[in-house]
Amino acid sequence: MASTIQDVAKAAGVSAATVSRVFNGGRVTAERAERVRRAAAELGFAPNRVARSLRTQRASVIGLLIPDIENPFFTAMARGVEDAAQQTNLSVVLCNTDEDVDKERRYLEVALAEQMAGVIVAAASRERTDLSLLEARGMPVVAVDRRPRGSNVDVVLVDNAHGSEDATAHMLARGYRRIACITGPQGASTSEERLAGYRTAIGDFLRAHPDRAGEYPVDPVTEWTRFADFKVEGGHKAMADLLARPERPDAVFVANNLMAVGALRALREAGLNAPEFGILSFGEVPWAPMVSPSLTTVQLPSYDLGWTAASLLQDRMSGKDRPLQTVVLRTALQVRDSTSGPGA
Amino acid sequence: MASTIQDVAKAAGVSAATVSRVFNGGRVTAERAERVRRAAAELGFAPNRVARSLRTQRASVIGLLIPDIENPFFTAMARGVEDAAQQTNLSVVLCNTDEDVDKERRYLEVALAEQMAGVIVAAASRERTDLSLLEARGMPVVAVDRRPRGSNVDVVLVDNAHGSEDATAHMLARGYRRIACITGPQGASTSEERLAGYRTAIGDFLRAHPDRAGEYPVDPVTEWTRFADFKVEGGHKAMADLLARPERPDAVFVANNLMAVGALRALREAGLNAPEFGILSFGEVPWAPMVSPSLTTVQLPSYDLGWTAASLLQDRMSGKDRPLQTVVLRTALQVRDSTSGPGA
DNA sequence: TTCCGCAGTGAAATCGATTTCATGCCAGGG
DNA sequence: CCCTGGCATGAAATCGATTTCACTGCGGAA
Repeated sequence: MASTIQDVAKAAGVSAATVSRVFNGGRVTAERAERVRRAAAELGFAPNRVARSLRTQRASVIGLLIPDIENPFFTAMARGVEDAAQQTNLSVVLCNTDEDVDKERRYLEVALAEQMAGVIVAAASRERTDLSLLEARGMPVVAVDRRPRGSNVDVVLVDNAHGSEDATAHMLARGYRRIACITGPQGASTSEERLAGYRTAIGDFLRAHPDRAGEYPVDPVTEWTRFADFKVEGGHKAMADLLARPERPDAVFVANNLMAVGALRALREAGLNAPEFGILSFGEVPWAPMVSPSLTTVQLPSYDLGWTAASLLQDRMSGKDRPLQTVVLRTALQVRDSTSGPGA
Repeated sequence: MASTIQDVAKAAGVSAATVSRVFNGGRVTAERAERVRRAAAELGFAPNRVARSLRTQRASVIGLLIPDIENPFFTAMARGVEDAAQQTNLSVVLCNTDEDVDKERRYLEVALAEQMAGVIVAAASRERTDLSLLEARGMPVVAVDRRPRGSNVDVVLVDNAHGSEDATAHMLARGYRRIACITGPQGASTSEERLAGYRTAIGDFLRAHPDRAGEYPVDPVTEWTRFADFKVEGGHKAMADLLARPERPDAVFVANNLMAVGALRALREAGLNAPEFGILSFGEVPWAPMVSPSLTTVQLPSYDLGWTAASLLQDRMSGKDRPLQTVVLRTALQVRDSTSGPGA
């Protein structure tokens, strides 16, 4: 069953070289090419990609490393990568690193050893993810969502700061004043950027309305900020903690979707409801339109993130020697009912 | 940078064969082995898997083909596969077939051409997915969730009929009587099995309470059944349609999670709420505990499905010649508030 | 002491495709 | 008529690891 190029060559009465040329665009007379094609079809011949890769030193497969396959953000991204790759007949293989740097390193080694054509990586850690091996071997790499420290690769990022600022400004415009913020771990770039956007919006507002500053018994920018872990439980705890303070906030900006789930539960447990208590999630939640009231979210361009990364990778792969790029994609605020305003 | 086995051999002053033996458990004197290991470490040598695969005709990678990467059911399954594979140092690459038989075939060809060690496939179509190519080449294959027609492979399935029967019986026990059913496309095995389970439960109940039959103006088993498409919109439409009937049901059993979302929306639009109107989803919904009232669901053993499939595959790969197996895994009913009963 | 057998080793074959290189052939120009 | 150039072609080298095979010593048995 397993037919090789030699079998086809023999069946068609030509040499293996000729068969190879037929399939790879070499010069072959029409008559012979036809004979080869017929013989190949007859034998059900498909070139052995392993042998091909060994010889050409490259594959028609690209690797996509993501930290959490159960997170819709990354799966949507994967879809974007896939769709872009389809255009040039590349196959995408997905590796789940599980936020684990060791597992990630193993997969990077696999990518290298399998001679993959390139890799797109949403790094498990900004600090400890090490892409230098791939760079040293000249493998095309694009980082997405997070920029690993000290690596010289193309990067595609989300405009976290802008999206957060925008979202916070929206809540202020709707009349919320005592807006808290639950962000991710200290040190993570995404947490910091989202927090920074929130602070910018608050700062701008206070500057524009200096008279209002007196309404706040404490400095909201520091007192009402909580660092959590981007997980459901962390969001729950942070929210409960905020609600226990003597100066209770009247709204909360939550820096990712999972923590928003936790925060929502904490609110319900405290007998609070949106939109009297405003809540906004950075990052889409699949069921956002379903809960009552429907949840206002910052939509991340996850699909486009993937698409863009794949395009950059293919540019790189085709040998174009252009300077390193960093592409930043904007978010979109999806206004729903959970931020209609405290009096609504 | 790219060091080969030859480089290591030269550096250690031995032959390539010896280096290979050091890494693959051949007999080598301790002293030489040590020299080789040191030289390899020095050069950062890692064997080229492509070359290895070409020679050994097998890889240390298994393929996992799933129809929809954005469906949590499949991602949980993927996790199960991964965890089981880790144990024997196999890497898993994930391919998203997008419910598209052509795309699926391409990935199957990739698996073949890349000489993957084996494949686990959640078939895009029960009728048109063709595994015979892989079988012919002797590649180990395990089918999961759906059994492709006419293929001789190990299969891991969910006990759809039992789960549905159980779920429907639960609703009857809670006092719902006019229970409708929204299932998937006619002909799909999962739809049919889930429908069958529902019908069994209803039939058993009517037999046990013949006096009750008079309460029903129509034959519920046929009149209150709707075939939809396993998608949100289909569920919405089917539910709206059921509610428009003169004999309105008082509960609904929905055969998958996405359609349950649609059905919920239709209920809300009609001003109906659980648990007065009972609703139960076959298949977990990530936000099931979050909606009010929380949604009763049938939990699918998705993780275990993956784990079991990977174990079977590894058995097969290790050359054990045992008869074909079909493993059926039970579901678990997660009772929540949406089925507390019509009077609750 | 002489064999026998086995452990350790390296040279070379092997996997299947691609690609280089040398060759044969034909057409067209001088 | 001969030479040049280009095209089509097949033989052979190549990619890098594994594995077979033949050979060398060495230790134990006869």
